Amino acid sequence: MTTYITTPIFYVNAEPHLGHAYSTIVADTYARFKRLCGDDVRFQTGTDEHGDKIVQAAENAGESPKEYVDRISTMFSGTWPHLDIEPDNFIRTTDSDHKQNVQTILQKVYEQGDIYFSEYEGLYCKGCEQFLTEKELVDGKCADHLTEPEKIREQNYFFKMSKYQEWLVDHIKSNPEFITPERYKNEMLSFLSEPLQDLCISRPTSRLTWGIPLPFDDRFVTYVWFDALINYLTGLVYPNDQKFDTYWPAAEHVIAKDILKPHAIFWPTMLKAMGVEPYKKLHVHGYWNINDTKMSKSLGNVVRPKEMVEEYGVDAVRYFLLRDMSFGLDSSYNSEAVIARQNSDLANDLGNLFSRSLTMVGKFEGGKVPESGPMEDIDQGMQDACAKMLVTYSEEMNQFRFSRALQAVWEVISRANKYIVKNAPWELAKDDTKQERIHTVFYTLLETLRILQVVVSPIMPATAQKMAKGLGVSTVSTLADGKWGGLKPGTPISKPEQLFPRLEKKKSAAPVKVKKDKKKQKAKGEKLEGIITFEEFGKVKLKVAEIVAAERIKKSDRLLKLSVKAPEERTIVAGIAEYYSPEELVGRQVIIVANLKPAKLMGVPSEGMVLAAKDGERLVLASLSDTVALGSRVA
RNA sequence: GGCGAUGUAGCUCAGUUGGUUAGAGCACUCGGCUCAUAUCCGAGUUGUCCGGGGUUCAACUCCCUGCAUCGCCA
Repeated sequence: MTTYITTPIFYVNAEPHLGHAYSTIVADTYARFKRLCGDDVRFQTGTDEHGDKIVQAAENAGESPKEYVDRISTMFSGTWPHLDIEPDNFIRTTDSDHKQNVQTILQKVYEQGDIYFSEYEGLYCKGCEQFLTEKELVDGKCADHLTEPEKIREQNYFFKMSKYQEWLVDHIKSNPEFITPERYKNEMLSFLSEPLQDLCISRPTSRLTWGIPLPFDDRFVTYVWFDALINYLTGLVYPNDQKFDTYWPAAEHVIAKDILKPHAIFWPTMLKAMGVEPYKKLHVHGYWNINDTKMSKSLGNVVRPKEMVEEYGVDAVRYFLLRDMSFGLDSSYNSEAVIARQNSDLANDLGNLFSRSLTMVGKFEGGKVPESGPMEDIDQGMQDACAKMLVTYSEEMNQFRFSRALQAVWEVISRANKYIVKNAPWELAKDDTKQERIHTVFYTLLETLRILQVVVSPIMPATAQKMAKGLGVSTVSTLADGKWGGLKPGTPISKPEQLFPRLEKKKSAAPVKVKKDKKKQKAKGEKLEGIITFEEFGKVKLKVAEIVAAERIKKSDRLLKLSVKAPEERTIVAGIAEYYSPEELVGRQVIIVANLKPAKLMGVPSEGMVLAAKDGERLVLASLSDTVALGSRVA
């Protein structure tokens, strides 16, 4: 069996972040797992380097596009070793063989009549130097440049994607695992229930030169997907290399949900047009939120993979990401969650199991693998549990359900810890007649650890290596080595290396943590309850705003819908209708909480709250002693 | 506006085709052990299975409806 696993080629308009790391760790883990299964595996990642955004980013950085893409691409390729990610190939769309490959394919598809020249009309913003969709407009204007886009006509080349729509629908329906998890398959089938548009695949050189020239018309360069997606073939030296014959139809692509459509629709139809078989599977994953907030540059909460590794260690990061995300769904990343996993699953359960087992073998067995005596029910139970786990583990790993696979592994770890307590080797050691029994117990335990080492290796290669070293076995293993009885009696066992340190909980500003701190303070009986720190206060953004409109909310006695300027306009729903009429509010300056989480009250979205004092039956709005500029910070 | 997904313990989530007292891990409380990384083991606490209605002997599960969150499409 062969496996060709790929990540997307990452667009180099930004530095590597957690999302890139996740896709790539998933692919790396799968590659390692498939090797464990005995497959011939090729794993590819890389960078996508053409397009107008790159030209802009390079300009902003004061570099030529080439200098810029070289620098950022190196940041990607330089990040992966820190995460123990070992691709077989790192491809760049600016590589000359890729350019050539794209041109060869374009020429072929053009000659067979699947690419045509056409004109279309669109809304073009000169400031952005690109077409905008109606959705992107605010009051008919470009949100960035506040100018009305022009309606212009442009000529471009189009790929006859619609021609292959019917074929694609059939293919998706007859290959249920083509797009997985199922929700994304359904999403695409729903999208395909409407007629498919043809795909624009070029940009005139008058607007963009940083791209691959069309082989049949040098006034145009290739645009985005026809360039980027083909990387998966270039990496196999399509069409003439043996690599292509070996790995192609076995291709499995890992992507995040934002590029579902290009991979599920554009790519298969492109392949069909080229006369190449479709890839085998598309694995779609969700997003990592940071402290329950979307990760974004502007929020400044972007998580850098290298920093994560420095803080927690590679294997803890790999384990956390694979264990905590249910593949396909969004997940939340926060330091408490990572530390909790590291401490309880890794340090306490696995690390301590390894440590206590090997230490005891040192103490009670003279540091050697003993010869097992007859197995009792409890030993057989341990062995059976390992065998059962291997089956579940394999199934789940093959389905990209890493979280479940790891749960199955941890059931064995937990069982092994119970096994130790039930057998209490330290008690047996006091009884000379129980020597053989001790041997059986430790052989069982060491075998369990050895099997754990095997299954853990795709997820945590460094840990597996430490375990293998301690157990005196080879790290090069296959799933077949999971069969019971691999350890040879007499093999020396090393003093165990600590697998995972326990981590202190960080003092972070995360809201969850604040709650916990409060609990702790309560428990300790300290008198800090109700007291907040300066930093905590600083998180509340109070601003001066002017009420520019107010109206009652139907069916509510208490709520008013206020439009305020601070100086940006926003809507706030305030529970002051029993005390203020809408008319008397307009024109007043009030103090608002500007960074309150938006909420819907009686169906009206509210972005913030207005401060007021409650004095018995009265409610009085907070105001300032003089008029100030709107948006002034109150502190 | 159309289509779809999700809503289960304080948190993260499992719950096959309807079928006894709804589960796991973490957290929390109590007890035990001493080989081990203050680790491990045992016991225990916690639920309007989003709300409402229906089908059924029986609904977390099926149907309708409402709410909330999210996604795709227009």
